[in-house]
Amino acid sequence: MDDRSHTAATASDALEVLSAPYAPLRETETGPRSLSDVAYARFIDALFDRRITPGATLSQADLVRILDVPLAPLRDALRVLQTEGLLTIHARSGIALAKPDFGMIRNTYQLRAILERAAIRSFAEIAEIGLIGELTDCAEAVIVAVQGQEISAAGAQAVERIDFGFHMRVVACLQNPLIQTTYRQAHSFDRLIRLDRAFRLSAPLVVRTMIEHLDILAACARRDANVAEAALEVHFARAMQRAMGCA
Amino acid sequence: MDDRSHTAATASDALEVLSAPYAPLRETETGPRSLSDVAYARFIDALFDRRITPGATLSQADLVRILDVPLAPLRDALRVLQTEGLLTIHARSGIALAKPDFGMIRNTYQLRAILERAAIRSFAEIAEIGLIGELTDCAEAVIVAVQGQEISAAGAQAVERIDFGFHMRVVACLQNPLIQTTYRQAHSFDRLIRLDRAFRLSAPLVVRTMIEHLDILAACARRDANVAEAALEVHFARAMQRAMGCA
DNA sequence: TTCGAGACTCTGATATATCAGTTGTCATGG
DNA sequence: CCATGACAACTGATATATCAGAGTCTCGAA
Repeated sequence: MDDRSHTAATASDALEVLSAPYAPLRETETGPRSLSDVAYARFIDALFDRRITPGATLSQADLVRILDVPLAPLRDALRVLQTEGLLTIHARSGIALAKPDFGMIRNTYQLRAILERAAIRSFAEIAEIGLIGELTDCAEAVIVAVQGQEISAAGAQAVERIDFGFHMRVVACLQNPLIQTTYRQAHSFDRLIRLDRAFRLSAPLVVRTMIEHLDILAACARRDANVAEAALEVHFARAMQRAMGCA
Repeated sequence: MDDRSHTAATASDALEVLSAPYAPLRETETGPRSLSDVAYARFIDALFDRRITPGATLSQADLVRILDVPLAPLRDALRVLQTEGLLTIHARSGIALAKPDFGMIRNTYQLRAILERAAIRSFAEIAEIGLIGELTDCAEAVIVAVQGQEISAAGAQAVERIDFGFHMRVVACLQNPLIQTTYRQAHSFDRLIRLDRAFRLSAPLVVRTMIEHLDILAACARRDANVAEAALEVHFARAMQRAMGCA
């Protein structure tokens, strides 16, 4: 037992280390400077920590208490979150949080697929071989790390980060801030979806995902945009099925 | 002279009438209910009425005076406009409005092209023949209406609305609110670009644009997605060139 | 079932605090 | 004596907190 828990810890650590390089991708800014940004970040965190549940309606006062931010910055953040589609402000009757449904899943994956299908062609053609190799090594290392292990919460987060990092790198290759912002937005929808549907990671699932990544990367390494695009389409179709809980 | 101004007026009227059916597409809501929405709308209007100039930096107080809205709702609106990329809020040093440059043009048209290329395939395959016919008739009517005329300001607006209506209908066919919102956002960038680059409509230009629309629609009527996509790509390439002022 | 009162909630306004940018002055070096 | 640099106070703008107002939902009673 000791042995097993030890290896599990090692695997988790390995995942942490692997995902470390992706950390900078997440923080586009040096850090939140206004309370509005803090409120926004706290809201997202609270959402993904399940401290506020999707689909619920709650008041601004509730959020002030939960997030521990003043009212005005919270209002600013709520307005932004509304334009992003994560909630709806019903005047004088509360904040309605978005509840992921099948329509939302479809919309999110459709948008992601459209953007990334365009990006993968560029990526396959112009991405530096070094970057492709790096991502490949990382995916392979993940497979080794999770092989036959239970995935801890921290490990799941690390896998999340690696998965997102891969996709974001692909999209980043278009060098288009508009698209990156949109993609990031779609990604937070995606996180919300997986969260709500009690989506749990398992080692075989992670392995399957990483193998799909490797398929895509292999095509990119061969500079074969068509195959890369096809592999990406397969990846998205399967990811959507997984998100829908038909994995 | 009388005769000419008379026909010009007629042409303008014709454009107004033609664009009328597209009006409902613009207002997604029944109307602004909160002052924040008013502030947002006023800002956009002021931008496109050139009452505030792109690239300038101004203070919240200035905007309160110009837009004639209270401070708090304005702040809400500014926060949204910042996430949309139309401005940057510099803490305690003013609001920097986005200035369209070549990078922005490229980014906007790239995003629009990616989204619409995906949409046109659906459109070609599933759009109702009646709708395609309607759009075709409209484009043809525009050509007749502007033929050899000077384009008035009202006429230009009408053409704008028709052009946007066509593209929006195509995108709407995906029935994906996320994509529609993103597209709408990109469109307001597009408007900003055309505005800044002193982009003026001329009759031959409108005619060329409408002919490109007709090419696309013809392919859609034949249910030929590949040709439609190709025609759309040509349209976007030319539209970008036009926006860059190389028309 | 319907109507009314009350409480609760969001919205908009105002005052205060904090912070970035600027300008002026003083000291030091040439 | 003049020029240049740094430092400090000031100005103006934004951020935050608090408060009043208006609308809506709910609960209870007729």
